[in-house]
Amino acid sequence: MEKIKMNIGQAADLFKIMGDRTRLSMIAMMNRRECCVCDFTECFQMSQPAVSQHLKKLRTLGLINERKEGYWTYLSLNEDSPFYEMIPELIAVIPDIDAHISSLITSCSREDCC
Amino acid sequence: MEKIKMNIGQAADLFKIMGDRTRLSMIAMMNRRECCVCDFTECFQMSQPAVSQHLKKLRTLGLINERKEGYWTYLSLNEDSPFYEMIPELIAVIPDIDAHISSLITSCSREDCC
DNA sequence: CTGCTACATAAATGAATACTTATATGGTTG
DNA sequence: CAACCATATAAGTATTCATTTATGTAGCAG
Repeated sequence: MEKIKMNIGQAADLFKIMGDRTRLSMIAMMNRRECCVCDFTECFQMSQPAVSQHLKKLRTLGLINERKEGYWTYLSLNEDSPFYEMIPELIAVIPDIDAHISSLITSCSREDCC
Repeated sequence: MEKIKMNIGQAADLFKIMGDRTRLSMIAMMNRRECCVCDFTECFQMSQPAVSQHLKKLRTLGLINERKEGYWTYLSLNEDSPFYEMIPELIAVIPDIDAHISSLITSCSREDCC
């Protein structure tokens, strides 16, 4: 974990990234387990390029790691990010978040991926 | 405190509102004490209409209360908002937030207002 | 090699955002 | 009443954003 001193502007950047329903759900899902891009397109019923653009923003902030395996790219929260420790705490503040994410995951789980 | 069930979209709306340096600072300041508009224009070195537009967004989400007294309008966090309980918890996650807000307040405190 | 799969990138578009300048409003002071 | 103060609103502008369609790329299967 990098020892970067955070200022309010950087904190606001994190909130801004999390201020979108799709990205907030992505982050909450990755906070549980590794995901691949097709998980997101499935769960959010969203086009693959749209998901990819959101991932690009997460990457730009340094929030995620990628691990390639076979066809798939597995995404997870980057432990070296200065935001890494904040994320689970922010997620935990959201009421009923576990139930929401669970239903998101189970409602679209696919046997052939992840 | 209203008993509204929160979904991820509403949570994202809150993060989005907090995803701006100015508004995040406003919220963190009001989390400590009542503020008036002129406090914000002073602290952020920002035009009065710009501050007013940000306040409008906070009002639209129902985050703030207003109390008029003489020339000034005093603003505070609205205890009846479904987000009210989340705010101090979200603020608390930001590293060194207390020091940042303290220096913001002391650096521009004015004798003639608030 | 050929075709397929998972994903990224590019370009275009419409909507939202943050700010500015100018003007309005409503309470206060004299 | 008139002048003034704190604040809101309006209108304009430049930037950012979320999404789409189209295309590119790298790895795998046959």
